[in-house]
Amino acid sequence: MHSAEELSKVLKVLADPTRLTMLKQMQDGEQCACSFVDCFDISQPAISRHLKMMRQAGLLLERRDKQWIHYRLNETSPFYSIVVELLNRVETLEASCDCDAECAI
Amino acid sequence: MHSAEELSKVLKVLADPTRLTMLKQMQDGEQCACSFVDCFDISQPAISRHLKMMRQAGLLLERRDKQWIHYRLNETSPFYSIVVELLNRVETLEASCDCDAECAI
DNA sequence: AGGTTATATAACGGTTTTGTTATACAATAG
DNA sequence: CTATTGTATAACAAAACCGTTATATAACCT
Repeated sequence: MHSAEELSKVLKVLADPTRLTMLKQMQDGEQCACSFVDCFDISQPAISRHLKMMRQAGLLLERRDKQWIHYRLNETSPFYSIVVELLNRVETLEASCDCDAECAI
Repeated sequence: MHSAEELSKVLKVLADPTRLTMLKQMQDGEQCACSFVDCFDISQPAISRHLKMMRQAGLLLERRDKQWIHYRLNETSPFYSIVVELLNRVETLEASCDCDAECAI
């Protein structure tokens, strides 16, 4: 149970097609930040800020591996179940762009 | 099943504490527009625009009764189940401000 | 150390959001 | 018809959003 204030803050984070798509990809498992840079037609700093926003909302966890940072859904977030419910209603992506193997921007 | 674009548009509409609270009130049944004006500390035009936004997103239906317009959740919206799932996670309001009896702004 | 790769931050600009006040429109009431 | 009540729209301002480019930081590799 959340206040309208709390929930609306999280919904604002979710209410963006790029972030929704990023989250959807993370439903399949951890994603390297660089894979998002590959997937979307926006700059690396834009990707970085989307990730920061989701991290600050508590929706993401990160794991550093050498120079790469891998992001995954935070299953312990009080909003995790909402995120999953919403993502389950989002169509899967046409192009799967997984560059975790090489991670070369 | 929706595209990330579609869903994010609806989430933008839901991602506001005033609108979430208005929707929550409509879960208890039809609400006169004037009751919202009473309930919230924002101007009547602001309320009107919130209602318009939700109407345009297909989330609301309206019924005119004399000079009063009553709004209710559109149960046939493709997003209705999402709305309900989200509203069920929103705390019920402390003050119930139902002014349907008199409707005097 | 010096170069390369991955990520984050800063500074800026255009667009969107959300409120305001003033005004218009619609329906009722006298 | 005129006044009142309920609702919507117009015009504006402050703040937030989301992109950009330039730059900084962090880690790796020779």
